[in-house]
Amino acid sequence: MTRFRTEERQAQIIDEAIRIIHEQGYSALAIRELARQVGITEPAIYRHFTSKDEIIAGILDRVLQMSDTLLSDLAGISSAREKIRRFVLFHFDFLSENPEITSVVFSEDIFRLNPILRLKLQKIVDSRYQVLRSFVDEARREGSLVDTDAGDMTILIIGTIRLIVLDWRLSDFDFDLKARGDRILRTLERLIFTEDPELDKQLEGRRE
Amino acid sequence: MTRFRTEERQAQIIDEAIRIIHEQGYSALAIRELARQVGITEPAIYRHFTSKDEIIAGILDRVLQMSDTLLSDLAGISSAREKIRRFVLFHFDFLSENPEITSVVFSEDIFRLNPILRLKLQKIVDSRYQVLRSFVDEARREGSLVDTDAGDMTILIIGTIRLIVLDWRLSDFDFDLKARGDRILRTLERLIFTEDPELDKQLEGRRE
DNA sequence: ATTGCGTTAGTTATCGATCACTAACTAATG
DNA sequence: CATTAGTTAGTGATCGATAACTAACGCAAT
Repeated sequence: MTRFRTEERQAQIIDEAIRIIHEQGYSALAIRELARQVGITEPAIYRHFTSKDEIIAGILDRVLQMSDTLLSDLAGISSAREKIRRFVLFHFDFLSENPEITSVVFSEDIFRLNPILRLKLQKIVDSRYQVLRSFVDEARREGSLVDTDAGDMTILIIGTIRLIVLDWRLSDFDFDLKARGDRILRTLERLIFTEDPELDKQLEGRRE
Repeated sequence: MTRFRTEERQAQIIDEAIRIIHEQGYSALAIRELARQVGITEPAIYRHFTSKDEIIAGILDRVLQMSDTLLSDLAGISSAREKIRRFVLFHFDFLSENPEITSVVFSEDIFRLNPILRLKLQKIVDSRYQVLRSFVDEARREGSLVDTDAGDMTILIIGTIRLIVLDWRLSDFDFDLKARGDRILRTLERLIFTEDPELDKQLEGRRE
C-alpha cells in the first residue's frame, strides 16, 4: 500500500484521465478504469476529487496552464510581429509534444452542457484569444500589419492553427505538425504582414 | 399503432437523434429516450437500424448532404472569386438556419474511435476541402488571388469559418452568425484577393 | 370488391454489463 | 494517537441489445 500526498495523486489522476480520453475517447473515461490505471481503487479516487466533473475541471485547469508556458516563452520578445510568429509556432511545438492535449481541446462537446465546465472552457478560449489579440493590436501600432479588423485577424490566425491541428488529429498524428506549422506560418505571414524586405531577409536567414 | 415505411422512420429517427445531441449532448443519446421522442419503443428502433453506430452513420450522411446543397447553390456562378465568397456565406447561412448541425460537426471526438465513422467524417471534411480548393485553384488561374499556397489558403478560409461557428456555439448561438460572417468575409476578401477596384465597387454596391 | 397470407413495423418484458458513487473498515504517516 | 490515504463490498440507475409475440400493410387469387 503505497501512499501519496493528495496533490501528487491528483496530478497522477489527471495525467491518466487525459491519457484515457486521448486513447479511448471521453466516453471511455470511467472512474473504475481510471483508478485501475493509477494503481488504486475506485473509492480512493473520491478521496482526491469529490466528483467526476471535478476531475474534468482539473483537466481543463491543466490545459489553462499552457497559457502560462506560452507567456513565459514570449516574455523577452520586443517586436509584435515576432510575438505573433512565436505564438503560432508555440502552439504547433507544444501540441506536437503533447498530442493528448488536443483530445481535450477538441472535446468541447463534453463541456457545453455543464455550466461550470463550460465557463472554464470559455475562459481558456478567451485567454488565448486575448493574448494573441494584444499582439495583433501592438503589431498594428507598429505598422507591420495589413490594415484590417484586429479581432478578425486574431480569429483568422487561431482558426488556421486549430484546423491544422484538427487535420493532424484526424490523420492520427501521422504527419510532422511542426513542419506543417512552419509552412502555413509562412503563408500567414505573407498575407497579414506588410511588406518589409529588410525584416523578410532576416527571417529568411533565420529559417535556414 | 401508426405504421411508417422504414425510410420515413429512419429519417425521423435521425432528425430526433440530431436534436438530442444538440440539446443534451452525445452522451444523452440513449436508444430508449430516442425511441420515446420518435413515439415508438426501443426494439422498434432496431427494426430500422442494426446498431447505435449505424444511427450515427446516418447522422453523418445527413451532414454530407450539405455538400450537395452547397454545390447546387453555387452551380450557375462563373467567377471563382464570387464562388469563394458564396462558399463562405453559404456556411454561415446554412448553419444559421440549422444550428443543430454544428453539434454534429463539432463532435469529432465521438467518431475518432470507430474506424467506420471516422472514415465517414474524414470524407465529409475532405469533400468540403476539395470543393473550396478547386475554387481557390480557379481563382489563382484567374489572377484574382494573392500569390500563395492554394492548400494553405483553403485551410485558412475553412479554419476561419469553423472558429467563428465554434464561437457562436460557445456563446449559445446568441449573436447573429450571418452578420458576423459577412463582416469576417470582408476581412478575408481584403487579405486574399488581389486589388481590383472595378470589382470592389461592384461588390460594395451589392452589399448595401 | 373481398378474402387470405406473407412481410414488416410495432409491442412487452428482460438480459447482462457498466455507470457514478458510498458506507464501513484498515493501515500508513507525521 | 489523530489524521488521512487506502481498502472491500455493494448501492440503484441506466446502458445497448434481444427474445418472443402481435397488429397493420400490400398484393395475389378468388
